[in-house]
Amino acid sequence: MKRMPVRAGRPTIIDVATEAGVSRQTVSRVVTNHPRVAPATRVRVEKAIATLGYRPNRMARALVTQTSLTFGFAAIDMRDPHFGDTCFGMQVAAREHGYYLVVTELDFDDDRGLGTLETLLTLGVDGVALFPSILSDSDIEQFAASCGCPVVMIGRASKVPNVVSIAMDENAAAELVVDHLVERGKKRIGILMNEIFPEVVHQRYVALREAISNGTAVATAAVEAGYPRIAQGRIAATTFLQRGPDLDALIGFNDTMAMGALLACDDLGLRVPQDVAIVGYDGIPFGALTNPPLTTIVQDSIGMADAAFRSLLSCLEHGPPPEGKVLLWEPELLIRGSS
Amino acid sequence: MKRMPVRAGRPTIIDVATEAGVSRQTVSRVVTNHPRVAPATRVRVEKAIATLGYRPNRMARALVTQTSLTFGFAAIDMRDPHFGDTCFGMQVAAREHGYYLVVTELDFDDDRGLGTLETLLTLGVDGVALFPSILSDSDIEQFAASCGCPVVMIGRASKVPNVVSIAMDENAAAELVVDHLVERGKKRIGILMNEIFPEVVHQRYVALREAISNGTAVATAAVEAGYPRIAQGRIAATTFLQRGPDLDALIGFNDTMAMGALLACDDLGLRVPQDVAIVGYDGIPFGALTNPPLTTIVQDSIGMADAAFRSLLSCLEHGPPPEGKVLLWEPELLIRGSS
DNA sequence: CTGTTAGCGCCTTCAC
DNA sequence: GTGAAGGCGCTAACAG
Repeated sequence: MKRMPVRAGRPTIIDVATEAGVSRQTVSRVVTNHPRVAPATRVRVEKAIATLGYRPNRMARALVTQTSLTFGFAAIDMRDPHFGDTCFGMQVAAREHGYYLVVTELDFDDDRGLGTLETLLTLGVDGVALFPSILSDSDIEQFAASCGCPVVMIGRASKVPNVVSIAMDENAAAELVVDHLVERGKKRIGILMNEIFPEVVHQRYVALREAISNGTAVATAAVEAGYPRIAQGRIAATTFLQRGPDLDALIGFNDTMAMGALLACDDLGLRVPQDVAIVGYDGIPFGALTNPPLTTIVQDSIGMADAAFRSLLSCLEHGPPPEGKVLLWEPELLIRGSS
Repeated sequence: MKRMPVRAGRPTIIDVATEAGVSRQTVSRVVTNHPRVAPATRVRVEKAIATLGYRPNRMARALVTQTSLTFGFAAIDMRDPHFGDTCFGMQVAAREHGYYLVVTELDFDDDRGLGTLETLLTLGVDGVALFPSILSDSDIEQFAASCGCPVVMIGRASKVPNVVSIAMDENAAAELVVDHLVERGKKRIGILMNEIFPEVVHQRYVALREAISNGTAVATAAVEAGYPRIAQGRIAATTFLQRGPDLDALIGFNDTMAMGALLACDDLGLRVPQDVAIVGYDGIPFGALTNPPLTTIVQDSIGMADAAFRSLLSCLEHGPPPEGKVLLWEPELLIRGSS
């Protein structure tokens, strides 16, 4: 007597083979669209598949093919629309190419997210795209060296061995922002960064200082918000404005922090943009609805996500770039009421 | 001569066993924290694991244990903060319990998302939590019957066999909204729904009509926005307001549609809340920043996510509720400037 | 306490 | 065109 299919689970390839009166192998051929299957057999098998509601088990398949057709995507906070939009873009690209995307959030407490990434690997992803945020370049380098699959980072331009880096041209962006503020007659510009994305903040911060010193304004720095979110931006901006010597402009690390600054100005009775102009980064859609609407550096999240996906595919085919590779994107300044 | 480890991949349990001079099984015991391992052996194995950077392959493990310690989470658009927040809540709950969350977006074009869900299953998840949105109750019922794992739906209160449903009390919410608007002196209330979430819209819509007819106001319905997002809400609200016979209040299906209505009023030169009061659903954080800030029905996304996770675990242990089960949550009205 | 055997569901290789 | 072996990496069940 054959083994009883006691399992409550789903039908396997063997169930289909039995139902169709063929061997497992033939079913496998049908499922993988192998050409050498007799049309009649194919039909029989397909009917059996439909009857039983069979779906091949990707894990079992991945075990033997060493390929899961799955990429991982990681960011520290998908609730930030910039990350969310990029995630969406990757999802769309993945679907188009028959890939599946496994999404996860980096856990700040878990070895700065490296633990989360390791877990992603145990899932058998063929590649990983991530916003480094809390991870340093050397974290990324180490991860890329040991993970055994391609790695793409989004949002920071760094030449890390074996890693493709996709990021906006921070210098161009800084120039756009600063030129605009100077043109608006602003003279004392505050830079509102955060402490937990050290290297991205650093790139952006350096670019802004540079642009400001090239202009006619004076820069004042604040790197004191925790997470780059609305609430933290509000707190940081408040202490900053209370302390600051008549700041007349505030640049937020991202739109959510800039929104926090908007609230801070409201709290303090400062008019935007007359008293204080505010500019953010990212170009999240909600920025159009604030009071006043937020001027921002728009990033092409979808385009960058698409590029990330393609880079992953390309690495799979031709191997990763040994000395690393940086793909730079042009920023765009969207001027709205807050400046 | 033994097989050459040509694989570029990661070390396997055999590599560790060789390195530590024990059998695979012993390594497996160490990795799974089996108690019956000699302390000295354990140390040797752990050292080998560290040296080789070994991480167990979850797919291989899941294949034999029939358990992946992974749940799937699906919603139609993670970029909507309500879905995003719930996703975040599940991620946190999962991590706390040693589970992993695989997140995916329902594809509208792909059999109304059922195809996406099937793909999720092939990944070997132990359970699925989802926002039904575009899926009907009978879609869900059919899916639950064939998926072989627990299913939890969030955001619609329906008694579907074998499914736990977690949702807000729509009648209570509708009463809160309508009582508030009537109290504000509003008499002609427009209901701005959408066409692609048929059953959730239906529940909410019916509850609102009922509440309005109990009050002293008159309801006017519009179910004409496509996706419930800002842009579509703006378009729908515009035609609605242009056509409508002096509407003095607008209830959006969710906050993003209500935000669209805010923009529509601005376009048409209508003052909010004097000419038209606007109320949304969900309580997304960005609602605090609009002009004016948005009155909204707050949903406890995190709490509901947590309940969803626990329900999944409970189904795994005690089986799913045969006739279905509905967990109802109390809504809360957050009054802000838009009403 | 540790090793051996068997097999999870599937695909690759090689027969026929 | 189809089937039979073998093994992907891992753990359950049984030795000892």
